[in-house]
Amino acid sequence: MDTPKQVINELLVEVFNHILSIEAEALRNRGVKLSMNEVHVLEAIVKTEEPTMTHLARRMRVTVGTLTTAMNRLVEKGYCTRYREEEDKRKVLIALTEKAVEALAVHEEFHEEMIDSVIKDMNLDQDEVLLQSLKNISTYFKNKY
Amino acid sequence: MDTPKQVINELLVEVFNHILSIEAEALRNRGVKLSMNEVHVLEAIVKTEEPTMTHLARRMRVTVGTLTTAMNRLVEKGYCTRYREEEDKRKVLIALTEKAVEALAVHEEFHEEMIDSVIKDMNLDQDEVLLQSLKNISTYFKNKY
DNA sequence: TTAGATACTTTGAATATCAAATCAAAATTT
DNA sequence: AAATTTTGATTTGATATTCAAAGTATCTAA
Repeated sequence: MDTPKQVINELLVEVFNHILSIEAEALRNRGVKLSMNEVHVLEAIVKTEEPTMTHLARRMRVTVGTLTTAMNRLVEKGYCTRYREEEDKRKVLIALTEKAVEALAVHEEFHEEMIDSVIKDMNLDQDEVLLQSLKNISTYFKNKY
Repeated sequence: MDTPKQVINELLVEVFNHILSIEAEALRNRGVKLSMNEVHVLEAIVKTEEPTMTHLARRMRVTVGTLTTAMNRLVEKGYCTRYREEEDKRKVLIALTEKAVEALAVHEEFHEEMIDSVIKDMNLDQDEVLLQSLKNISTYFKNKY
């Protein structure tokens, strides 16, 4: 007998704790030499309108100092470039290089495959109600925390 | 317009990437001086029948060496005890101390509160179909990866 | 123009992680 | 029974990740 609580707990703890290492392995297998952490930085850059250090750090919930060290490596390895904003020279803006865009594409590809297989195998695309519920859960978490 | 893929991706990427830092903060606020990583080790110990180093490491998807260092600290701080199995003296079995059980209870409490609020606010306990679907998704991921 | 605020980097320390080397015990082969 | 291999764990050396606190440069408001 599974209570609603148990089901959701299972999803949170068992499944999502492992998604990261699954993805990391998938990346390695596809020849991408980036940690999941580094991939997350790249993703945050893509998704942030004005990708300054402060904005990125807030989005990722790490300190700016932490992000600085991560960025040092990414610049070093040729995945990002840094430049000072002209109007306000305190700000540092980050951009992705072509190399980073390619790496993200590989990651995205795996992610899509993974999700596609869930959707297909479970016929989720035929279940409007479920999708709406998942969307609600997602929104709920984002607003609440 | 949200495709099934986008909805699930959102749930995976946006929500679950942040659950860990949300939980870590909740723990700090409640005076538990353990990292999420350490909490996960404690959880793995609870959930593993025969908690040897190898079994725990496999469950957590880290190397045994990594676990050894984590365990050194946990033993040091008084959360775990180690002992050799009598029948096969190569094996090291891990046990939780009372202190660890208490810390896990605090963590569990927050987790329950978080999930309860989702269930309650969204009336999930009245939605048999959704719950079955979530369960299926959970099972699907666990079997596939 | 100067004091405070803001944006970022640096530093120092603790954790986290892995691969490879090592060690001890158990299982297997010769 | 002795030698070898396998198994379970620890140690070592190296790199990553993280934070808080201190330091630097730039901007803003008094």
